[in-house]
Amino acid sequence: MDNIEKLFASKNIRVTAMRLLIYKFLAEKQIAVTLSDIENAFDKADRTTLYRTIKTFEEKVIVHQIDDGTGITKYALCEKGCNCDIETDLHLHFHCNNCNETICLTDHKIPQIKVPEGFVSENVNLVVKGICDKCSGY
Amino acid sequence: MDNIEKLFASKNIRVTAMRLLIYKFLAEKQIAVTLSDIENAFDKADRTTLYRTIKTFEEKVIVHQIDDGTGITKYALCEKGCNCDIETDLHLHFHCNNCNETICLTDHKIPQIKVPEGFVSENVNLVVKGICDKCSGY
DNA sequence: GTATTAATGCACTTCCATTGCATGGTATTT
DNA sequence: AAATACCATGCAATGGAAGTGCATTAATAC
Ligand SMILES: [Mn+2]
Ligand SMILES: [Mn+2]
Ligand SMILES: [Zn+2]
Ligand SMILES: [Zn+2]
Repeated sequence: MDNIEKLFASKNIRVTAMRLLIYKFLAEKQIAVTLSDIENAFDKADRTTLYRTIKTFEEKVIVHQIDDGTGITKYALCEKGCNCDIETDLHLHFHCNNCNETICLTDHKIPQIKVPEGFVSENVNLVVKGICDKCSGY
Repeated sequence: MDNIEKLFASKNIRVTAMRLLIYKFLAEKQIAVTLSDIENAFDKADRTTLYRTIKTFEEKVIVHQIDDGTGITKYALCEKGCNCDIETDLHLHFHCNNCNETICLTDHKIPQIKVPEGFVSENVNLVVKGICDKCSGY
């Protein structure tokens, strides 16, 4: 996993054990995770470190934040070469009402949304809620 | 405002002074409000009462909850005869990055969103962020 | 190896949301 | 109208997530 170290270097952040672990954790999971998910996975680590690690990742566009309406912020790894900060790149998120998991639908981009005259759209958050493929028995 | 009393009766909730006041407050405002907005408007009233009043309103589909991504839950009156619980009736919300106000765009319904096979869409939350008409000087 | 700079750990804080329980008020029954 | 049942309110306390200050420790640069 030398790749991760290169990624960190390209973002000008130091390579630390904790950061590598958290990155791998996020990479393994195919779903968006909360801070307490990470806490539970690394219960020997300090909460603040986990918090600041994820905030650093966010700042450096290694992860993006997801507000799925549960009231708890979730995070997921950004796609390689994504532009999560640019509106046109935004994908939608799916929250399963059954298993409570939230996933990125990275190749489902958000359609152009019409707003009334005088309004300027800068950013769009779109969350679809329902039943995921695993839970629908597909 | 005898109408409000009839509305309450139709929802099987008692008519109380506080409920009437809060309802009127929401009706006057054209924007979504937080609980602390209501607290500030009625500083002699108890927070819990305000909280439970708005929760009752929500349960009875008198108001709907709005998650605009600020992390603080907002509320706005439902349209007369709305079906806020049904997907097809959902409108979008606009959050102004300048004045921080959030409004319902009640006649901007959310377009049909395609989800991958196996996924079942039950509900959609769509928040557009940008500059509102007042702030854009329209 | 030393200096510099950034990451970590611990304690503490703030803010919003939510609940338990006692009390007060409104509607319903007799 | 009095008694009863039911619901609304007020006060106090709690929980959970998010964020900050500061001392210590580890990673990079020289
Ligand atoms: Mn995503
Ligand atoms: Mn609305
Ligand atoms: Zn599911
Ligand atoms: Zn504005």
